[in-house]
Amino acid sequence: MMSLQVESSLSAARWRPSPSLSQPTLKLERDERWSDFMEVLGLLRYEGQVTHLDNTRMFRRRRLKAGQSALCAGQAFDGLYVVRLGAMKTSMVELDGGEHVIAFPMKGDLLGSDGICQGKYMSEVVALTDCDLIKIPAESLFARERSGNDLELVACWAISREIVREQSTYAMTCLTKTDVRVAHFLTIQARRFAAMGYSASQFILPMTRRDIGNYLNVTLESVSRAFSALGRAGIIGVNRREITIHSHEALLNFGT
Amino acid sequence: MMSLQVESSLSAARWRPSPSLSQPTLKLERDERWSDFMEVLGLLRYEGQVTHLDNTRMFRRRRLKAGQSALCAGQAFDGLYVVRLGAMKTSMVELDGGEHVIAFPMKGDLLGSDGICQGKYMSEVVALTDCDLIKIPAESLFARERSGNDLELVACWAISREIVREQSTYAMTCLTKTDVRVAHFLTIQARRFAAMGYSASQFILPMTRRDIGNYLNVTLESVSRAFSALGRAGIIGVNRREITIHSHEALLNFGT
DNA sequence: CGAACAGTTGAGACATGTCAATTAAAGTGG
DNA sequence: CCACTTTAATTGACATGTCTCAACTGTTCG
Repeated sequence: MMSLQVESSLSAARWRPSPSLSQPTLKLERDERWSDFMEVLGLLRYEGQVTHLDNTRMFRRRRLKAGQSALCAGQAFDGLYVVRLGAMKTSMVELDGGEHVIAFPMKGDLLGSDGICQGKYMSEVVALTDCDLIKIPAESLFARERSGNDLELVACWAISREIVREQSTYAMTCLTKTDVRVAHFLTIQARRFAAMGYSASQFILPMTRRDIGNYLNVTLESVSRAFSALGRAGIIGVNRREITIHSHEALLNFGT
Repeated sequence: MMSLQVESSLSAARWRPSPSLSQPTLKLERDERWSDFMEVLGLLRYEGQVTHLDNTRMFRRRRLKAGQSALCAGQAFDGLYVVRLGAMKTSMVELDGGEHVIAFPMKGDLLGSDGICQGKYMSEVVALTDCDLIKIPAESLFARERSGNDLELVACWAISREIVREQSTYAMTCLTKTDVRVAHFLTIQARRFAAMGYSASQFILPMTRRDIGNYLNVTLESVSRAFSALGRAGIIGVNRREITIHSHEALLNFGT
């Protein structure tokens, strides 16, 4: 499997020492893993058909510990990333220096799509838990010799999905009442956990109340109160970040 | 120019009656115009290089009167649109039936990028003024025979820009005070008018107070009050939808 | 001309922000 | 391993900004 990498167009575009030949002095080098096109498609849950499948092309992975930064605003665009494992936080820095949380990318989500149009990333992405990313290098996407596979197509598809996701979360903020927003937020989270293959009724939120509040445009105290209120109503169980959803139905219809 | 259309790959992909042969009974048919790749790039303000320029390909235009619908949620994806003229409103319909305004596309903006990932448009787009759109058909973007030009690349670039724009407007909603949001909104509008070649200090807003309020997550009354307050402060002049900005500086720094 | 719509302004209710105190958990360093 | 500090979370009391409801005006359109 490693030998495939040597022949791949990726290593042709930017040479780096072959993992199998590298010295064991650098632990990072030895820990490097690779993913193929099929795994990327699976992670993204790409439904479309693939006409030109070049599965000899391998993509480098990148490990992050909780708290580490994955992408920085202003940094030169060097590719898109697919989350293979873990939870992250995407945020933008306002003119006045304040932070605004935009999304909480998790397994199967795309990072860096805001970096294409200006050649630099426009948002900050930090790991909330230990993470594992797959890098799709810019050269693979936009090199002149991008012949013979559908990477670009899939990228367009995935970026479009990002647009939809963002529109939906933005639309969520039109829900006036804090409780309703938080309830909706939990519904979304539950669905995402389900889509990732985890339980939709019990999960650990990877983010703080402050981050949730920032994301929903309310204060962290309001979020806390909303959690407590939903708990008192018997709809969910709350123990710090551990959430148990007793009734998805009631959660969805809360406030209507 | 009309003759080009007959040979174009577009008309090969989906046949329709030639404008020059159509009966004069249908005025719409006679009014059809076409735009080339270069005009699309210019409208989008695409800065990147184009390596495979196929300028024989022509794109059909679409005219809309104020109030007409350009795209509907659920409608099958049939391509992307570039605004050539006019102002529009993009919105999503909530679970509870409420509308949420997402953007106000104007000249040079892209429509329909949320339709790629599920094969159907996810938002409503209506014309606020008379509009002129350029259609980039789905076949041109994703057909197997998408050989020899950079349309896909430019699409990716433009969609990425949509992401950035949306992130920015979403981030704007973190500004707590209504007045500050409205001030920021006006700054953005002024810059957009400037980018389109119009005056940044005097312009007519194409949207209602209700739409602005929905967009900024405040009520229309609050928007009206904010306008009045900014007017009393001498920063802007307000006469219904006609806005005069007396100090861009003060507008930007308002509330800090 | 009347009807419908867009916009402005006011008064009161109420939800949320702000400030503060408390507790629990997690990380830090001797 | 145990203080010690820091951070996250919860809850209360109060202030306030925004929503709601309402009246009124000007504009557009049939």
